[in-house]
Amino acid sequence: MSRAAKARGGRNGAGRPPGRPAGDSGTRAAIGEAARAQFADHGYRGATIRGIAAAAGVDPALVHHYYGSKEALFAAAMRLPVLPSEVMTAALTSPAGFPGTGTRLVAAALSLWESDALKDTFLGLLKSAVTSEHAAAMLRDFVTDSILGTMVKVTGLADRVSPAEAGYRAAMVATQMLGLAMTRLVLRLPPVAAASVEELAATVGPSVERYLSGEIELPAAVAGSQRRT
Amino acid sequence: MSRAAKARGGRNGAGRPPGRPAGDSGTRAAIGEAARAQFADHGYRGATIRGIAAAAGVDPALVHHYYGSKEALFAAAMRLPVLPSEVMTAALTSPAGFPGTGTRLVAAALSLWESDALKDTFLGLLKSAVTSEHAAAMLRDFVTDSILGTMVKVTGLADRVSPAEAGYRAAMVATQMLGLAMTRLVLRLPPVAAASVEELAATVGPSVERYLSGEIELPAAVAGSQRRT
DNA sequence: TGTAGAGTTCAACGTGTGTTGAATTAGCGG
DNA sequence: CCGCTAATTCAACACACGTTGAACTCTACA
Repeated sequence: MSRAAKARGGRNGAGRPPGRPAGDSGTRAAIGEAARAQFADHGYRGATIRGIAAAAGVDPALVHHYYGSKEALFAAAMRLPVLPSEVMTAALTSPAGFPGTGTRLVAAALSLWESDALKDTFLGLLKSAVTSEHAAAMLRDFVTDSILGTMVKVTGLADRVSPAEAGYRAAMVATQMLGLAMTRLVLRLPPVAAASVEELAATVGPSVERYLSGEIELPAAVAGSQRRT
Repeated sequence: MSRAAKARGGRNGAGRPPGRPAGDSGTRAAIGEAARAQFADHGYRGATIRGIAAAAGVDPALVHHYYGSKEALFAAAMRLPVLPSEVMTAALTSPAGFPGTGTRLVAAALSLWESDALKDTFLGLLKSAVTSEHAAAMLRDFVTDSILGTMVKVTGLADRVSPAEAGYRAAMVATQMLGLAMTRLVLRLPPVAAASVEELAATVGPSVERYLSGEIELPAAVAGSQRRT
């Protein structure tokens, strides 16, 4: 038998003569999208190049052709399509005052990482962080810079307290927010998964607010670094 | 060269004639311990049978001989050596009242899952939950039954509010606690990782207490299930 | 028309994985 | 002293992985 007469697959899929069907099909982008989805589903280790290629309807070798290596693909796929800090800032500054900074913060974060733009990226980061030190560093940076940094600025925390205290308070916020993400997106604890963004924001918000500006006991190490108001 | 003259490894390690050196060496237990440590370090997917065997100083085939399969080994390794509910109950009931239920709860949980008895088990569960649905179910059950169930009973939550509300409040607690575990043990965010158990308990405790008995807004679905006091 | 290059496929390599089966030895009950 | 059984090792299988290199076909431009 010759090698002619093959069935057409999803994108290219099953046997089709090599060659160039058209100038710049969206293959590269398709691979990126598939990668994001796979990383979100299975984490860095669990996602496979072959699986990603299959999901994109493409030969595994193409993935390497475009991205070079799995790690590079991960880095590229996790590069954020929008700047979270901007989204957060916008969500936080527009309705000034009401209904409480903490509540607005939780609502903003929640809908941010459940938005189509960031969903897979964030979940991928979250799921990969536990296995890959590389991903953990990415998530840590993401949390520290984009989220916490913005938050500290937007809420004016930086002006009111010492840097050490701001860092500690922000970390406490991270504690609550990451837990929310974990139970809602990964573990899917029924009460948390079922609630709406607004409901969660309403009940969790005040706790966050307490970390931001409420009275909390500081560890000796951070309390000593500067007198506070 | 013949195959004689080999160096002695950790347990048995490198070449040593097969056979039975002594009745019931603690090999089976050693494998279990090594497994727990490896699962805690790398998660379910990241940990390998060969790695576990090496850590236990044992031939990989022995692992299967004793446990049958990787999944069975995981299940066996994650079986809790102590009942968390008992530990929690003890920690919560002895110094009644002071310094606040939430604070004591956080302190108890924190030192529970950082105890030698549970450390690896808990971390293993946490790291595997994001990749393996099996492990996620285990962690969910662990959180739901042992921690939240106990908590609801000990704090008297069950007597004061409807089951639906108790479930929601407990889930919010889980949100905060899991986030604490995540940032401290997995992500190791500096401020959280550096603080002592008491310090964390002091700052996080009141938030937890708020979820337990404070005034919070309930989702419509749970508020409607029964009139509350 | 020719040639450079992009898009794509295929086949294979080397490595690491979970798992299996046979072989070997030591202790223990008869 | 003889088997039986438990403890252990070794060698191998089948598979999946990331990665590589060569081939092929089309488009674009000179």
